[in-house]
Amino acid sequence: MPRRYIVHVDIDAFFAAVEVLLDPSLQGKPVIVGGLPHERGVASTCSYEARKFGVHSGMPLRKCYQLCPEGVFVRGNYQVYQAFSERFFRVLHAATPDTEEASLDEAYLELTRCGHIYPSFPAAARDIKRQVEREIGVTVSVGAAPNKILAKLATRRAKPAGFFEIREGEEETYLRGLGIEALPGIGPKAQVVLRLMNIHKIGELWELPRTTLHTLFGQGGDDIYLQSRGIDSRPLVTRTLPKSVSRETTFLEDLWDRRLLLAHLAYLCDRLTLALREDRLYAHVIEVKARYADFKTEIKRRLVLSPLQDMGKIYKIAEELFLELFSGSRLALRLVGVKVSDLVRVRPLSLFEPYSERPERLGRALDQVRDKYGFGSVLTAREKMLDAVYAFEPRRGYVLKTASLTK
DNA sequence: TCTGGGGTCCTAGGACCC
DNA sequence: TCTGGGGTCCTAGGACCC
Repeated sequence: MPRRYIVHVDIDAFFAAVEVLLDPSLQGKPVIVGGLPHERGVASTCSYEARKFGVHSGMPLRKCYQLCPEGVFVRGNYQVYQAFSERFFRVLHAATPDTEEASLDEAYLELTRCGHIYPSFPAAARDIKRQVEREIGVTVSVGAAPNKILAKLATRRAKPAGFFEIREGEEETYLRGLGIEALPGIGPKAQVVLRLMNIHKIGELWELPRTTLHTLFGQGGDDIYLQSRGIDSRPLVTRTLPKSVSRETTFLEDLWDRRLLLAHLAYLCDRLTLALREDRLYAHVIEVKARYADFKTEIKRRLVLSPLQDMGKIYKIAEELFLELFSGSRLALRLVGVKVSDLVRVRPLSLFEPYSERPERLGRALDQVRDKYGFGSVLTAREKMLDAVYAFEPRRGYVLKTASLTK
């Protein structure tokens, strides 16, 4: 088996970097993307200047503002970031076909098979880094190693804007002193458990038998056992169809009015089915999520034998599920969400419903009108009820009284 | 300082079948 | 009247990642 050479590429502070490109006057300023200071929500990205104030992604916006009142707060625009992401991947795909799109701003490249093109892999990795930076206009950090987990950890060391390589045989030296939180898969909950056991460094994890980790964390424990030793044989996953699609909203203020909640549910189903049509997908499972004022979250799921894409049918089921949840509640809702999964691409066949293309053609016609005149140009009667309370922004949807940065 | 949105994967318990 | 064990499907919920 040939030695693998994996390169991990990650755009530095992606959303914030795009905002600076769009508005060069933001250069050098603390930029916080995710919402306005008073809104419910968290920072999704912040520039390195903002990080100096202690701000980081995932931090509630109100706290970001306390730490960094001079920060520039922007809601962000998902479509714009997506467009930059597509350009980013075009550059990478040109470098090697063995590319995994790990997220909007992150990718793995495997150069193992490209020895005849690239005489030196480290030189090739640095070259790819320069190409991305020149063509996209943002800085990236690049890590290289014999597998994915080590390449990702190398990128962490390379940040910001650097290149770092972990060579074969150096794994142990590099891993030993790292904090456990550096290992992907060890989140807040697992950290608490491990720190109670007085384990703070990856090297200290090596003392634990695999069975112990399995007992504590199940399958995830086995992954921790191997990855903490730098062992990772996962292949790259080249692009596949999505496994689920979801849309959800946290309201600016908790909501109790049933008609308004159902109107918002319809709006979410509308946006969700738009995404289904784009990928020509049908769903076997419909799920509704409710988060109450006390932050407790409940979901209801339903399996349908004949997969659905049509907005009206999916909304009907979502409404039933929602009412099952909400009817028994004494609390207002802070969030409502819809999700579909078990997605298939075949046209659904049913013995009982007459075959008809009508809903699909209606959906496509709807998409065409909206492409031209904006999402709000066509709305169902139910969605229209939202106008009573929410201001509608063309091309963005009902954003004013809800959290931002939605698809 | 109350805690986003969009995903993936895993687990546990009950129903049901053989 | 009391009782097995394994396998699979379904629902609910949770950890984690970016």
